Amino acid sequence: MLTVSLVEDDEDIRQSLAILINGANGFQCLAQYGDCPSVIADIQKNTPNVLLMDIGLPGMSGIEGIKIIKPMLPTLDIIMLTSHENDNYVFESLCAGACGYLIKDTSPARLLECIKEIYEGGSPMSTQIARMVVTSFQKKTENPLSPREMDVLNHLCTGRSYKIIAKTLFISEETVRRHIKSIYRKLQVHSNTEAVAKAFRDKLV
Amino acid sequence: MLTVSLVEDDEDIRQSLAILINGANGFQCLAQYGDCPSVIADIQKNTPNVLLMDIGLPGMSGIEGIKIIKPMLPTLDIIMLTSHENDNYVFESLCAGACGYLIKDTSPARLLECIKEIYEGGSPMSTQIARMVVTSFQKKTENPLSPREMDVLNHLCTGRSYKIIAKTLFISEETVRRHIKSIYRKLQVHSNTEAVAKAFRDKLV
DNA sequence: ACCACAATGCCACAAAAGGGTCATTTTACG
DNA sequence: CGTAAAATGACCCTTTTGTGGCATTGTGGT
Repeated sequence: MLTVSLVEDDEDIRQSLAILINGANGFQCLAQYGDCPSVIADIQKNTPNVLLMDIGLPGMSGIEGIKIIKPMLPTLDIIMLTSHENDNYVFESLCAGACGYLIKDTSPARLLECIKEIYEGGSPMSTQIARMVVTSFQKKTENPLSPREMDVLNHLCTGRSYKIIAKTLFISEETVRRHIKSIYRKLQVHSNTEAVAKAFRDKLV
Repeated sequence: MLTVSLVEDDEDIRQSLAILINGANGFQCLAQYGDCPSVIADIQKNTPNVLLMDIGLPGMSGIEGIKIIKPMLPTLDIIMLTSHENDNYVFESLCAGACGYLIKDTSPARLLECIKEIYEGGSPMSTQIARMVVTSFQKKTENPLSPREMDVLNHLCTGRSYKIIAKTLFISEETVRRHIKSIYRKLQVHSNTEAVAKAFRDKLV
């Protein structure tokens, strides 16, 4: 029996979901909550296999909620439910610990399928959301840095000192400084850490 | 008409794919290649809507291939084809610029569906692969650093100097140094950049 | 009550990095 | 053929970091 708990402030939607889940073979709705504090207080006593969580909750948002719940139960599979597909919450939700992301008008049959999928180790999401996720993965194709500057930046991004970089690249430490000055100018930063941070955030490395 | 090009060294598989695509309504196989150099030389003259690329090519691998092709045609939609689902190539492929990732025994009908999906802005992949991708997104739940140390690390990761961090957190510069010493010990690093790099790679921030 | 740990602060010295200016050689492109 | 950009190297001086040791206060848990 696959157990599911719900967090959803709209009474009607919550009831419909519970009826759908309890009516399906092999599924059981373990608990229902109307807000984050309730689920946070109860979930360690009543832990379901899968948690369906609305994003737009009154008070603490669903995203804030999973930021608290996920560290409590790191292996819990959480599916976010949202009204709009193209929103900024996707990344926040996934970073915070959601494993799936569905829009609310997903068909009942598909919803049950997704719950089963996440339980079996998948990550159900629409193909459009998958594209957003994949795109955010990809390295920048345009890159102001020269190949040699990229060599230096890569070493910098593994925490190597100028001295070590110089030895590794068979150039003098002064040349390393030269390249780094050039990197700073192009990335518009003024320190080691800023450059590394920018490199990671802009997916240059 | 949705045009597709193929890169696949196995003659039989390539022919089957071409026949499948040309036989489907609205699809056309634009070109076929047996290795990466051929496609790299030709793709800017004959650019398809979607490129199907085998990973296990003789000579230059499919991943090396897209690392070259993607910068040439940043908007080209590339689907990787592989024999095994659970392999390390997934991340390398997606980072290098693939938008979809399919296993070779995908059914012909599903394959055509995926080509259509990627063309329409999706990212077709199995739900298991989606999970791998999502998991790699998520912040670490265990974290050796104290809350205050995380504050300092976060500032470090935006490239701020000790002086600025001290002002922002309303503590002395010496205390910032103290926290950073502690961070270095816990993360087992010995410099600014190493700490920032580790923070990003280990998803502490 | 005690212990571990978080958080705060100071001093001193060595090492590393940032910024400025200068110069030469090679390579790529029109 | 000339020019621009990339890659190389050097010197000087200031600021920032890294590391060591030392000390106080509060808090949570056993």
